[in-house]
Amino acid sequence: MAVVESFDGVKKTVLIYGILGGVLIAALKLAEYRFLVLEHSLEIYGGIIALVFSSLGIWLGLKLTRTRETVVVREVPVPFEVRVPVEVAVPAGARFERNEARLAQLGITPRELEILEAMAAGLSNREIGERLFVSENTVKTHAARVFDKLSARRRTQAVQRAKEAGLIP
Amino acid sequence: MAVVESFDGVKKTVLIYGILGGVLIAALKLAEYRFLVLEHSLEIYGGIIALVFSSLGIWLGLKLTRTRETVVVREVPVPFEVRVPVEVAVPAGARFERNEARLAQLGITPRELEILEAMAAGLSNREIGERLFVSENTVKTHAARVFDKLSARRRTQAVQRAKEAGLIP
DNA sequence: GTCAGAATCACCCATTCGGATGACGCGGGA
DNA sequence: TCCCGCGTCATCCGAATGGGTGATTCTGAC
Repeated sequence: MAVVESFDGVKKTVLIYGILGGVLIAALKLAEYRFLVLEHSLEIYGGIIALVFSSLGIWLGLKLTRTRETVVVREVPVPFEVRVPVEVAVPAGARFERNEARLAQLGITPRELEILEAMAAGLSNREIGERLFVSENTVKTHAARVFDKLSARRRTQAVQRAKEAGLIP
Repeated sequence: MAVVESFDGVKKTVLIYGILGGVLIAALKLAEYRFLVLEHSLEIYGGIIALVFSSLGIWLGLKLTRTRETVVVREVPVPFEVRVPVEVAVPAGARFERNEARLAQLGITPRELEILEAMAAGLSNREIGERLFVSENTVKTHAARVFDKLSARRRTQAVQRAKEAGLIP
């Protein structure tokens, strides 16, 4: 939904919203004096309002729930440098269980993990951005941080190491 | 992961949403000839639409981001004694068995499979070329053919599909 | 109330990748 | 013998990716 994207971000959001509101008001004024006598004015009127307010609602909903995730990570200082690679060796049929300890150890955030999973799924940065409702630049930033934390130079390498570490299925 | 899955159903959600909107529009059009024409209640009309669609939008927004809250990192205070047996329980996973049938079905040659494995290991084309003692251009040619046979557009996608198809571990 | 971390977005630049071709040599079958 | 599949190498070009830097907003913690 491109609507959400455009409404997502900086103070430009308010500006855009104001402009949209103004345009809407103006359009309604025009409609009132021009097409109100016509039969289809209510449709147009309602359509515009519906569009704008549904966008507003979506944006609001996203905004309200964006940071509802209360991630509780307690750093557990356990010296598992030898055992971890063996430990995560291929669950083989069993359901995937994420290695949260290593995740915290590497300092990978939930958002970065999302990008990592999308990368593993073979998506391009642009596609990831579209799915997560962020710009491609943002995806690149997250990806860069993931690469750094995984000491990877390419995305295939990052995916490979993430799988080995049990961060992704 | 669940996040990606939830966005796969976006289209469905949008469809439902659109249908709902259409139904609402139709209902309002009916109502237009019954009640609302009695008074100049354009404001009430618009207000109702705004309210309904805002609610709808918020609901949609919540639905879209609901799975995000499931990203809850648990604390993993696991001592050594518990983990060590796991190493024994999972002896390096089951041995990989290549799906030769699918390999032949796709028409992937041995050399192309080599390139595929190297790609999965996170190597760049240049590194693959050095490892296999061929030029980078050759690697690119093989890679392009692999992409074509796997209907992949990116190497991460090719790796993903190859793993799914059982062509590589 | 400040401060750090997380997420977002932008811009620049260099490298890599992918697509589309064309070409060459080699070996096994028809 | 001649053709075809395979492997090899090349060039051009546009798209994608990665690195680096800076900025803003928001939230939670101190």
